[in-house]
Formats: sequence, C-alpha cells, structure tokens
Amino acid sequence: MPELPEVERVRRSLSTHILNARVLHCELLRPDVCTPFDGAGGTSATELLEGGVIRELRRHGKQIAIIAGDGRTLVVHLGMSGQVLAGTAARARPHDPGFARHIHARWILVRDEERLEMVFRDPRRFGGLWTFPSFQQAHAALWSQLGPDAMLVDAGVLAPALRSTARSVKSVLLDQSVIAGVGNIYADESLFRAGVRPTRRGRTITRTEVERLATAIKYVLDVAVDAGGSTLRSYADADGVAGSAQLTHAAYGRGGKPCIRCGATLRRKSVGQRTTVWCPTCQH
DNA sequence: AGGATAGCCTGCGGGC
DNA sequence: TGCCCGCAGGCTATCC
Repeated sequence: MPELPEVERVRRSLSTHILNARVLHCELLRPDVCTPFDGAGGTSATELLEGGVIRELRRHGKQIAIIAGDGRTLVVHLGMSGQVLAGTAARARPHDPGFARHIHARWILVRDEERLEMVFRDPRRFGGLWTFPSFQQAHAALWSQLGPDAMLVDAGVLAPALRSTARSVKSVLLDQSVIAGVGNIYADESLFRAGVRPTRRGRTITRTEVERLATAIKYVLDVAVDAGGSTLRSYADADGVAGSAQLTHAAYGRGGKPCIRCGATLRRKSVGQRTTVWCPTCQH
C-alpha cells in the first residue's frame, strides 16, 4: 500500500475535488469492505456521508478521514492496493474492463452545480472504510491507537520505544502504534539514510542514532511527498497520477545492486517478515 | 507479554 | 503462448 507520502498525496488531490462538495448519492457495491459504526445491520447511505457537505480531509499515518459539516466521518484505509479516485479518473474506462471490477463503493457529489464522481477501488481488499457519527468517535476508535504521525516524529518519541525492546529497529519503525505512516519502503530508506542497520535490536540504538533516525524519517517522507509518492505497481493519486519517488530509492528494491554512496553490494534478507535491503558498509 | 507465524486477496513478472 | 510459482506497499488473529 501506499505509505504516508502516497496517502498524503491522495488526501491533497482528493481535497481539490470534494472539499465543499455535497454528497448526493452513494452506493456500497461490496458491503464487506465497510465497517459501520453501529456494527450489525450493514452500512446505510447516511453513514457513507449521503446528504453531507465535505468540509475537511485529515490524515493520520496511512489513514484519511473525510469529515462532513455535520461531523459524520468516513475513514479510508488503502491497505495494499486501495485507491480513491475522483473526477475523470473515477469514470469507467471502456478500454480497461478490469478497472470496474474492483470498485467497491461509489459516490456522486455536486459542487458549484457540477457533478463529480468518487470511487473506492481495492483489488486485494486489504484496505477498507469505517464510518462514524463524529470525528471524535473515529479518533477514539482508530487514531488514538496509533503513535504520532511520522511527519511529526522526534527522538523523544522514538527513544523510549527503542530502548525498551529487543525487537529489531526495523520492526519498531513498522509498528503503527509507535509511529504512524512508515511502511516497508520508507523504513528501509530511512534506515539507509540514518546509517543504521535494520537488524539492530532496538535497545542497542544510541541516542545519536535515534536523532539521526528521526531526522532521516522526516526527510525521506518529505522528499517522497514532494515527488508525488512511490509508484511501484498500482499507486496513483485521486487524479490517477503516478508518483516518481521510486526513482530516488537508495535501498528499497535494490538488493544485490551497488550502494549509491559507497558502491558495496546491497544485502537483502527478511527482517520481521518483510523483505529488507541495507548496505553492509554504510549501515552499522 | 512480546514476538514470530499464518492468513487474508488479487495481479504481475519470471522461469520453464 | 501458457502455466505455475513466488512475490508484493498492510494488518490481524493465533500461537508459542
């Protein structure tokens, strides 16, 4: 999935379409992708913001909250292959019959007398939708379980989490309850930039390294947001536009290739069940 | 309790 | 040209 930079690009691109738009109609084509607030009984159109005016799009980690003027909130998690598309990008493509197959929800909105469509698409269905009567309830149920957003992380957040554990520094970075937004790509990129080996046990990370790590995470994410996120396979923003951050990856996906800093062959192995790449020379 | 393991899904690329 | 296999950006439930 989209990690923080990709989700932030979706939030921004989606905002340009749906902010201040009124939801005229919505339909849930695959009800099991949605977890309604009230549990049983399925998801009503009202819960999916029908009749509301979109006033705010917030992001925390990898999740987006779409908030209506009356407080109703729809949280979107893109999982591995999820997309939210709006405007032209949301319309069916006659030349691509596979496109429509994985559209699980569809909204019709209107803004300035112009109708527009928004869809949630997710072939692998690891993502999903969650509905809430208010943003506070969404926060209590979902976001309060997450660590601070990775864009705002500092050594003060990371240090205690690392100091107290024997698990690898990489699995700590991937733990959304420690910091929210880092996934496999940006974990490897941040560790490379900080010069820290992903296999290191959390408690062995020095204060200096924690500082470097916090700085590296923010830098790597920031640059990736500016590059439109990483498009490895299917990622696209709400306009269907791909990112180019993958062109600047130093570690992720480069196992066996030369390190861009020192030329050594990058190593690759599974750490915490995730494919991990690092430089045996530059990372200690 | 923390940490390692399956499992959820589909699609794609590589090797045969 | 297929077909089969392994692999993929995430997260959860379960087991040890």
